[in-house]
This record gives sequence, C-alpha cells and structure tokens, in this order.
Amino acid sequence: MYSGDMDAREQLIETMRELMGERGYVGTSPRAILSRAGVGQGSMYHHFDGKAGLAAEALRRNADAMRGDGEAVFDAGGPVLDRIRVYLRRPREVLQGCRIGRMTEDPDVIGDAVLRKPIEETLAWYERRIAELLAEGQESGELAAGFVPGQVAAAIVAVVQGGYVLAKAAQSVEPFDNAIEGAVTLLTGLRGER
Amino acid sequence: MYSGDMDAREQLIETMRELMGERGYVGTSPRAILSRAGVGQGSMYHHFDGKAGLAAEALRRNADAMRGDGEAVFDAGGPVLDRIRVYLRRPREVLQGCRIGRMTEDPDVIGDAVLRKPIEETLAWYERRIAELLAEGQESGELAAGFVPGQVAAAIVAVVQGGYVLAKAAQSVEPFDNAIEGAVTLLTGLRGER
DNA sequence: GTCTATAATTGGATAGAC
DNA sequence: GTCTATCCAATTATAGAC
Repeated sequence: MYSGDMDAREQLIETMRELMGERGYVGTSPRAILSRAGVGQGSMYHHFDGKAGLAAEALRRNADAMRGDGEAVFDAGGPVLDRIRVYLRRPREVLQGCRIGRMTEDPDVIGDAVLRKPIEETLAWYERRIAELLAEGQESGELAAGFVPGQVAAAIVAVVQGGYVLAKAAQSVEPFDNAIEGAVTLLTGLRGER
Repeated sequence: MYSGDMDAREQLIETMRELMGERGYVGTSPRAILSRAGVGQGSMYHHFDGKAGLAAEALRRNADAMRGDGEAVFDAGGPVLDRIRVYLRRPREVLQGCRIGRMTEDPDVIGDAVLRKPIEETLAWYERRIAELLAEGQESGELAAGFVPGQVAAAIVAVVQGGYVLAKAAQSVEPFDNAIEGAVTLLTGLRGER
C-alpha cells in the first residue's frame, strides 16, 4: 500500500486515471494533465514515453482496480445468484461511466494494441468469471440446466456497460437503475426446480 | 426519396454521418470530412455553422434512421416476444458500433444540449417502445405478470449497447453474439403460463 | 456556391537551464 | 528530476478570389 505524498510520477498517473475516465484518451490533452497534476512538461516526458506511455500505465491501474472490485464480489460465498445480484446492484458513479468500458469508443485506444489489451482482458475476465459462477450454479442445482453460461454472462456484463450508455444519453441514472433491475428480474428465471 | 447526384451540402451530411459513426465527433476533423466528401472548406462553412452545425444535422439523420429501423421491427404483427427477438438478432455492423449509442462517450456531444438531444430521444424511444410491447404481452397473457416492463425494456436496450462495447474491446463479434443469445435465453423466462 | 490561401489556436513533443 | 521556453503539426475557422 502506498503512503506519504505522491511524487510527480505518481501524481501524473493518478491524474491520468481520472481524466481518462472523465474525458477519454483523445479528449485528454497533455496540457490538462499537467495543469491538474500540478507538474511541468518535463516531468511527464522524463517519466513516460509521452501521452501514450502515461495512458498505458493509467489504464493498467484502472483495469486492476476494476478486476479487484469484481473479485471481491464474485469470490464471496453464498448462492451464485446472490453474488451476481450484488455485482449488478453495486453502487457506481453512473454518470461518469466505466473507466474501462468507455475506452472502447476511443479509436486511438482500440487502434493501439498496448492500450487495448487491459480493456479487452478486464471485460473478458468479467465474462469468464460470471460464466464460471453460472456453471457452478447449474452443477449445484441452484440454477436450471437449459442455458449456456457464457452467453448469459456476456448479457450480464453487457447490461452494465449498456446501462452507462443509456444513463449518459439521458444525463440521468434512472435508465441505468432500470436496466439493472430488469436484469435482476430476468435472472430469476434461471432458478432451478428444487 | 432522394435521387440523382448529391450536391455539396448533401455530400457533407452523408460523409459526416459515416465519419461520426466510425470515429466519433471529437475524432472527426473538418479536414477528414472535406477530404472524404470531396468538397472544399468554403462549402462546409457556407452551408453550416461549422463542425457542430454539420454534426447536428448528421446526428438527426442517424437518429431518424435508427428509429425507423426499430419501427419496422416493433410494428410488425405476431407475438411480442418474437418481435423483440428479431430486434435483438437483427444483423448489425457490430465492430463499427451504434452510430447513436457511441456518441454518449464523447464529452463534446454530451456537453452540448443540441447534439445530445437526438441521442437521448432515440434511446428513450427504444426503451419506451419495447416497454409498450412487453406490457401488451402481459395484457394478452403471452407474458407473465410479475415484472416491470420499463425495467426489462431498459435491460434489453442495454444488452445491445453493451454488446457493442464488449465486441470493440475484443475486436471480435463473438461477445456481442453471446450477449444477444444470452438475452434471448433470459427473455424466455418471461413467458406466461397459458 | 465553391474554391484556395491563410490565420488563430491547441495538441503533442523537444531543448536546455537549474 | 523538474522547470520554462520553444517548436512543429494538426484542428478549426476566416478571407477573399472566382
């Protein structure tokens, strides 16, 4: 765990994490980074290979954080449907959007293999982990047998990512909350017979 | 229906529709527009109030097209669940993304009331229209009574929008297709008893 | 109406002092 | 390591010829 004041390098990374979440990659200028971080041009180009290098580090940290959030919920005990419901209903900065998912609309991120990697891996990890939980539920008899875990898992992750889209369009959390509750409703149809 | 060669104004709008779908609003430069449209600077600034004015017209057309696509499917006859399935499985340019939904990640679009309006209205229309269909299904007995149409409708629209996010992250249509089939699976749980 | 030329501003990176 | 000053290219907009 990091403690004490941040040095310039650390300050730059944390500022970049915020800005990329707020404005995306192309929407974040070096000027804005340096201004908010409170450091000069020199620091950025000393510690990183320009904007792209800093973005790569910031994205990796955002990806690690998002994965950690998921692990905390999915690794908890109890019925798998409960864990998935907790994931869906977890409090979020809805109008800010997902710091990972939003990067997919940024052509300069998707077009750069290094920048895209943490995005791809994180979302794929969520899909895979939820699919595992669903398969586990099928084996235990908690869930019905007649569905493909990987498909339902993708739908669950997509509802969250798409919920952000609806919320930003409306500039309101309401459609996000609706989508989440709709997904929770739909999931109850997966329950097994016993 | 428009026929014959496009004049410069028309050419600019159609080019802008394409480019905004491919690269977003901030990612689309006047230079790129003029180059692909094959017209000079003067034409753009004569017909429109700069890039923003052109974008407003392009977005309105994209919104109208997306709404028209929805109407064609939702207004068809037959069981409502069939119509929603047709909507979900409709062929799409998955890796390009939704020309309307993707704009929500563009701060300059969301921050401009004029540009945001067609985005908000179109997605809200889809939510509302699907909610109507679901309510209709509940009344007819095709669907069970114990769910909130507006919530499930939001989840359905979110799955499609989120599916694009997963597909772009993976640079593959597979997660999109999975999410769609997962949603179709989940929807079967809504069927009524009779 | 449409063009080319040009201007103002910002994005992104470099140079060199301390 | 960090700063300020500077530079080049691209974005966005304007001017003025035709």
